[in-house]
Amino acid sequence: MAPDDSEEALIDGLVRSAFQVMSVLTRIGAEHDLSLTQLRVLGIVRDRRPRMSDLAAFLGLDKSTLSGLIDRAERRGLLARHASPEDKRAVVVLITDAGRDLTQRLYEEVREALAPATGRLDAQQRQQLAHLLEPVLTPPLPAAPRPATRR
Amino acid sequence: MAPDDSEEALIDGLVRSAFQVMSVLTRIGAEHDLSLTQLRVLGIVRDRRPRMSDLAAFLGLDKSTLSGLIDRAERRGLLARHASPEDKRAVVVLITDAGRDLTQRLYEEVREALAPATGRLDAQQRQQLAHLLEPVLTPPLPAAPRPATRR
DNA sequence: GACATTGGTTTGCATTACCAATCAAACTCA
DNA sequence: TGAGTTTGATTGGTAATGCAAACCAATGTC
Repeated sequence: MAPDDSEEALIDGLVRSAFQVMSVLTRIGAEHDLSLTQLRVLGIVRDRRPRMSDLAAFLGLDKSTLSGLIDRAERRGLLARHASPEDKRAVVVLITDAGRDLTQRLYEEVREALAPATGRLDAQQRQQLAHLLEPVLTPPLPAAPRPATRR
Repeated sequence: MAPDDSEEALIDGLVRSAFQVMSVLTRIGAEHDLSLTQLRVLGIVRDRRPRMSDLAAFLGLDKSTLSGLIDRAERRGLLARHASPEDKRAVVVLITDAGRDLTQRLYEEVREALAPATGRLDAQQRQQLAHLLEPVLTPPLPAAPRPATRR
């Protein structure tokens, strides 16, 4: 099937904006000694309390990769491991206060860093863009895997 | 300055779509034994012939990082190094036929992988979305890249 | 011509990521 | 119940990525 021009142009735009956003995230992360993945982990764990393997699956990483990742974040006091009460094999990852503070700061920096870009649109266009992006985004999560402990 | 809601929502959408696109690129790259960065290098070198340091600057990478990156791609026959005629210190990176073929295939796979997502919009919406993204994207590197404050 | 600058590579180190192997806990079902 | 399987996580090994510092060669500048 021949891809029509609108698709071609859209994909190009999406890919370029992805690289641009990633570059911002990478830079801001680096300024706080955090990799892109660490950044992402913080963002996820911020309002969830997933088990290691759920987190790995969500990130699309191997469980063993996650072990090291959490190790380092734990050593820095940003995250903590907790034994799951329901399943003694499982380990639950949760964010510490320090981690939450840092994440909050990071979010603000990201917003500021992207402001020049988003600022080139007026409020109505921004709303429209966000609205058009919505359908493109995959279903964020198959619902809450469990109404987990809400903080 | 309080960020208005439209900005908040837009940034969230941009970041999420960035992760989604990256995840596709990473997967497709991995299927061909290419990292995200290698993928990106191929895409850039596809229609350019930059020198090592220009490429490094554009990618936001250290020169030493690029050396290894190009080494591996060269060993696989995807890229080649060429002495610059103007400056005997400089090395120019160029794509091989094999590299071009692979890049072409990758592009098609990316398009197909993203089709389900972009397909949730009709042609008119796609065009509109691409159009709205345009201003958000930074000036896509003119021939003369300014050595911006990028570390 | 001496000296600094620029362009690339090499070396050393930490991180990221995969796979395979391992161990403990939980589940199955005969 | 108990043997065997599956599941959750860690460990160890390897490769790739990335930075920084040291280095060499070509250029540029006075």
